[in-house]
Amino acid sequence: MDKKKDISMAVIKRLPKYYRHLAELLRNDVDRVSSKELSEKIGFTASQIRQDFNCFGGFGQQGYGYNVKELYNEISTILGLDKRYSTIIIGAGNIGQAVANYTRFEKFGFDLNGIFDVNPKLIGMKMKDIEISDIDTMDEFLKNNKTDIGIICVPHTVAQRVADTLVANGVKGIWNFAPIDIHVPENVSIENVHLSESLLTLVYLMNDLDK
Amino acid sequence: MDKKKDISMAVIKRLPKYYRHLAELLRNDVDRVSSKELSEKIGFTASQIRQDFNCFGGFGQQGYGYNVKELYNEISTILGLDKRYSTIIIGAGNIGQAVANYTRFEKFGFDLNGIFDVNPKLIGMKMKDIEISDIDTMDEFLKNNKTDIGIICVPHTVAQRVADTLVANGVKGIWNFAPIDIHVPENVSIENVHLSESLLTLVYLMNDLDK
DNA sequence: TAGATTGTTAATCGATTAACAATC
DNA sequence: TAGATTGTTAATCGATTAACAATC
Repeated sequence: MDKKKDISMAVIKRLPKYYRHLAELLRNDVDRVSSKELSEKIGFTASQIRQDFNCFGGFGQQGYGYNVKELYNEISTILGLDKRYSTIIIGAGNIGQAVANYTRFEKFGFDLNGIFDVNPKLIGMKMKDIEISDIDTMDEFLKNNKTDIGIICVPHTVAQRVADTLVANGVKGIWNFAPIDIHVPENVSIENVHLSESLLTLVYLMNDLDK
Repeated sequence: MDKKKDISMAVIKRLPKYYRHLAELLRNDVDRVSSKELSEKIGFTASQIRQDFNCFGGFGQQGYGYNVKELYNEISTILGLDKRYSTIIIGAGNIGQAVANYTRFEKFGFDLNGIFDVNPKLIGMKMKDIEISDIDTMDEFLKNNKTDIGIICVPHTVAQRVADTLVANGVKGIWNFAPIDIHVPENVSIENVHLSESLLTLVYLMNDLDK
């Protein structure tokens, strides 16, 4: 595990893509794959693919390539998908609802154990068999239920405050959908989904092509 | 405009962040800002910020810094936010609904003009004053209504087919929420929001910190 | 004018690609 | 064995950072 020291963010961001494509190969009953074949499928160079895998130790075999099942399992473990994660959603608005209903996550091993909101109209309602609770009860919930990941779907004005509460209660991962840069201590991980930044990038690219 | 030639993707991806932070300064009635101040606020180095802005021509003034209003307008234009864009959503499930209700986009100048789905239960219902139409009518809709951006919120199995139809009807930008790599011609821009890849990155980072 | 800060060039750093020996 | 393909080192490319002259 010490090998895993300073993997660059560029490599890390490619891992889920490998995982997805390997899962597809596996579904199609493909046994082996070479870096060249993967390259054609994913769009990274074969050289880069081999470099990436070698950050974590060699999974391949000269003259043969990679065993799909084995490589899939390795990457699965590297990503941490051999464990389950308890999650809560804070903010039961549009995005919170969409995330709650995104069944794909259950398959990865994520358990949704709580949903919180301030809106009295939403509190008490059920989503995915989980009752939406008053956000004022979140602190107590966290003290009684070990929670790995907090999914922030509240307006940007309160997002940092929510994050602070999560961190104070030992949550170690924050998946942030609020359009703001949230600050957390070094021992907490954060991943942002900034939808508007994504859309603005698209618009720039569209206009750039017109030139 | 020729200056805008080969801006690297790294720079492009930072533009929306500049835009957001400048909008905030503007709201707070800040007149001027130096690259050093911006650096402390955004988290990029002052040097990088100056390099980035100089890709598009110098907007600053030695000894003074940058005029916030002016810089904001420049970046707004660079991003293409001086125009309006007509959009449609394909797939009125969880994510499609969330996007449709994400009011932030209207403010940027995006008009939602159509929503399409295959589900007979959804067809005819209204979201944001827009009736959900049968996806079979999309082709005709596109022929009669100039559409800039297609927002793909359908399952991954049909995403490429939807994209093909969009492209065939002159749509020049695709915002893809389906967990798949969509292929489009060179004159079409695509921006992916791969939620599961984002979540898997988060999990990797969480486990990495445990080491 | 003196101080501040940009615009821009040069230096450094990191990531990607190419090449090839090792070896299955 | 011969052919294929990895693992790994070296070369290249690109992006970030540092430095400083220009100038407001």
